[in-house]
Amino acid sequence: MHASQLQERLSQHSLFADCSDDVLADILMRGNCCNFTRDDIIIRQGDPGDALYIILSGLVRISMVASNGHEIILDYAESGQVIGEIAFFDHGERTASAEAMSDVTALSLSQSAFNTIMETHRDLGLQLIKAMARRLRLTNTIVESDRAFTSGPRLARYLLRLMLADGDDTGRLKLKLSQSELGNFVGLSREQINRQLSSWSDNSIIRMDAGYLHIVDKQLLFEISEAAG
Amino acid sequence: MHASQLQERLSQHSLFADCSDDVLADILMRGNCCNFTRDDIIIRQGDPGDALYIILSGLVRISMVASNGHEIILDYAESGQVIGEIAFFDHGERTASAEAMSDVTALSLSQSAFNTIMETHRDLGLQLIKAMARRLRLTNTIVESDRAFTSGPRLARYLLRLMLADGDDTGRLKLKLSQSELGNFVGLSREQINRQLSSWSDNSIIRMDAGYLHIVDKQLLFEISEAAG
DNA sequence: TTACAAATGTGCATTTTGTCACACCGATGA
DNA sequence: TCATCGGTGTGACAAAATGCACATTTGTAA
Repeated sequence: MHASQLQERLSQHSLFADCSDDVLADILMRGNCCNFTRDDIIIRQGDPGDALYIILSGLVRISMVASNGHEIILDYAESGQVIGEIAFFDHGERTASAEAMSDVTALSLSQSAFNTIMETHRDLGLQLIKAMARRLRLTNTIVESDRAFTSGPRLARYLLRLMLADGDDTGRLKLKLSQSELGNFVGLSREQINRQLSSWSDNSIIRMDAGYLHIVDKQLLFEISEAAG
Repeated sequence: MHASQLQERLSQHSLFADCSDDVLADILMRGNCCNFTRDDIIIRQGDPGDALYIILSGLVRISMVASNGHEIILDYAESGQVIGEIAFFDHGERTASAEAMSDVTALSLSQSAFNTIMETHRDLGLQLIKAMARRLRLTNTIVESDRAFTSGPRLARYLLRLMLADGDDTGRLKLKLSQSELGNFVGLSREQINRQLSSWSDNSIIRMDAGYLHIVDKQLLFEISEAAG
């Protein structure tokens, strides 16, 4: 992929939208373009956080294994998102793993590359702070969903989150997820997911087709997601 | 309180420890010193995020009310911590409320004050990013605790978190929390908290005294917190 | 001191969710 | 073609946590 294409791709995303061309060019120059294929581990939980990644294309699953072995899927990241910031910035261990769910191209930045970029392009710092504030806002709503809502509304919330992140206007989720995986994402057992989805499918709130999930009645799903349960 | 005292207080904390005296002086000059008394609302969930607060003394409860009315206590913040960053930086609504649990002094920074500080003191940006990375790491462990562990280990984890944040070497928590409040913090019912604490009290893992909680056997509590449940 | 409110202790029924078991389906490959 | 494997559908049961009821204790203010 040529630098100009990469640059164009970078500039499409909120974090970098406001950056001037020379900033983008600088990021590209100092960053390292990496390619991954399905199931590659981009970041491994527990490792030191040497690098920051900017996803240029493809889908990445962010997951962690709790100290008792329980697997938790925290997020799905796609083109334009920055991953690996936590350990990169606070110099601790990687809190989670990042795994390629498709072919993935990413730009990796080393600490020194990042530092020089920050030194020459001062406004990037504020952009990053803003991005991390948004991330914190998201994790707050995750805690809210997990704590305050029972299984039905909770699943609804996670489906809507997926739709906002990657659904097209038809309501079809780009992500192809097994019910087990959805369970690990939402924090419910596979069986619970199955029963809930079946029920909603019967009521034409969602539709399941060739392994993909379609949200048919977004409004109703939203109402469920706000239910008192 | 005199500026010199404030400056001394500020400089004790990690976020500002590396700042030179003139940076601290600048923050103090441009910030607005606020005083609150018990039960005052410092930040109200849903409001616009005009200001950032740096706590100089006292204890603050960070809590939110989910859209179904369920109350969640996210954190307890004390001297040196920055609160209100999320809405301040991403220009959205306040995600949570902050309430004074004691007399509180805080420094509030307006957007414009913050911007001028950032312009003159460039390295502060990186410090802030690091602080926010740590915050993200914490919320990840919250999700981990909530998702992967049953009530016993979960409560143990939250107690240890409280101890690390504010316990002295005797294991006595500075925080005086009712069991209902602990329930809202940990995400369990008041009754469940009571039963668990009673059981641990019987086994001399903790001790309850005049409304304060003492962690007697920190090691054992840690082992419980890592249990498979 | 008394009276009242808030917090705590505890049993029990109910609800919710997880776990186990097994049938089924469809893709894939020997 | 058949065997296998991952994913799905579903019932029965067990485990966990909640919610309710009510007694008791503690703290606080008149």
